[in-house]
Amino acid sequence: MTTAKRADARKNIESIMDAATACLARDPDVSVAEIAKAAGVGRVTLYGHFESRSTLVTQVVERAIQQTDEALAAVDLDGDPRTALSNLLEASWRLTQQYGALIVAAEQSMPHEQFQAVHLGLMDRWKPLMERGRRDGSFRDDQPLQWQLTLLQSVLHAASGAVYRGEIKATDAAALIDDTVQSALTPPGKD
Amino acid sequence: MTTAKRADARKNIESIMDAATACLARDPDVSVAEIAKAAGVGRVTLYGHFESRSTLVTQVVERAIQQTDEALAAVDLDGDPRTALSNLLEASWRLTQQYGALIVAAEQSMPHEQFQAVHLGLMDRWKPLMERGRRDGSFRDDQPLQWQLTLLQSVLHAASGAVYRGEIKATDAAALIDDTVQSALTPPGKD
DNA sequence: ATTAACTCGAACACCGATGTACGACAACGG
DNA sequence: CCGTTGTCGTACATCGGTGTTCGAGTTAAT
Repeated sequence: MTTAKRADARKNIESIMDAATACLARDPDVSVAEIAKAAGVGRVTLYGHFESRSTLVTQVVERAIQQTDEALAAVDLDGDPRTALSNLLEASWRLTQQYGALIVAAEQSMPHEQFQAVHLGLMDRWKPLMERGRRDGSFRDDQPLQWQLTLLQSVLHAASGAVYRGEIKATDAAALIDDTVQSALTPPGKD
Repeated sequence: MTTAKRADARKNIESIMDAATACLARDPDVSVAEIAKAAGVGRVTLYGHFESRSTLVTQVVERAIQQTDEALAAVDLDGDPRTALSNLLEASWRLTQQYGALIVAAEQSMPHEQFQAVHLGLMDRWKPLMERGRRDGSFRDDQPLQWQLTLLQSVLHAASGAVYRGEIKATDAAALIDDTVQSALTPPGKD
């Protein structure tokens, strides 16, 4: 019964989602006014399509989650665990650059449970690979798995910040990340 | 000419600084009202001693910087670079736990230049050690030094978050940090 | 004991951001 | 071409945080 939306309305919704994604990736506390301006749209129009700031953020985050999940699902995780990890890191690096601080906005605007559920869901892309690598001796297993996963995220985040501050070039980052993580996960005395 | 402050006033100023440090370490956006309450003092009294929120933050940060600098200066950095790094990491970990997100508050409330100057000052505690270790083959030197410094900070921050979320025990963190960093800095093919 | 310094709560003005209401105008879709 | 849908600017109410003022009450210090 819901009459189909008009073409320009759909286009504006798209613009708003895109602008919001880009803005929130830079500053998770960006105002609705700035998002609207970035989208080339009036603030009132934005509120016509999204109930509140928080619902906008939620929708943006959900779309990002979905695209992230798809991108990670497309990564080949078979074969040598170290190679598989390289692939996963490269894909994750692209996503980290794209979405930046969006995860911070999510943490502030989404109900705590939901956020944690999503976060655990994304972690499950890494967990099996890491467990396999630990079993077959590719990765060190004398540290908690959870810590190693946290470390992965941390390195990606650090690289994002370093690129932003101009400390390293974006083109070098991928190799640097891979290098660093592989080194950190190498079993002691096995090189 | 400035008459000495009264005893209770000095005590209150102390309480406020301490409470502000603790509060800002947890939440860099904490309100002045909450800081005052945590200090067991009226909000007006706080404004009697500090011109504004931003000057309070600045003073708190400056004191933290000073204490941090002293603590790091007391660390023995001679001898084997890897041992020295362990010492420096342990001291830094204590400070990270103590001051937590205070650095975020600093970044938001202080003039950009001043913050960066302070940050570079603290970095200079690490830089000579790292350079020495890279020269004598203790640490890998096929990555930018700046990146390795960023990585150090990142690991400390990650550990802080992990402890906060209950992923790892605070007592285990120090060893885990040292283990991780040493592993990441080990030259490839030399173990 | 007297005074100057200090504390405190309540009330106020101010600011920026969120969210709403209205009315004129534009453009999509049949 | 006409009606529905959507857009836009302005204006307004609200909320939370900052910073100030006032006046009455306490407390340190000589």
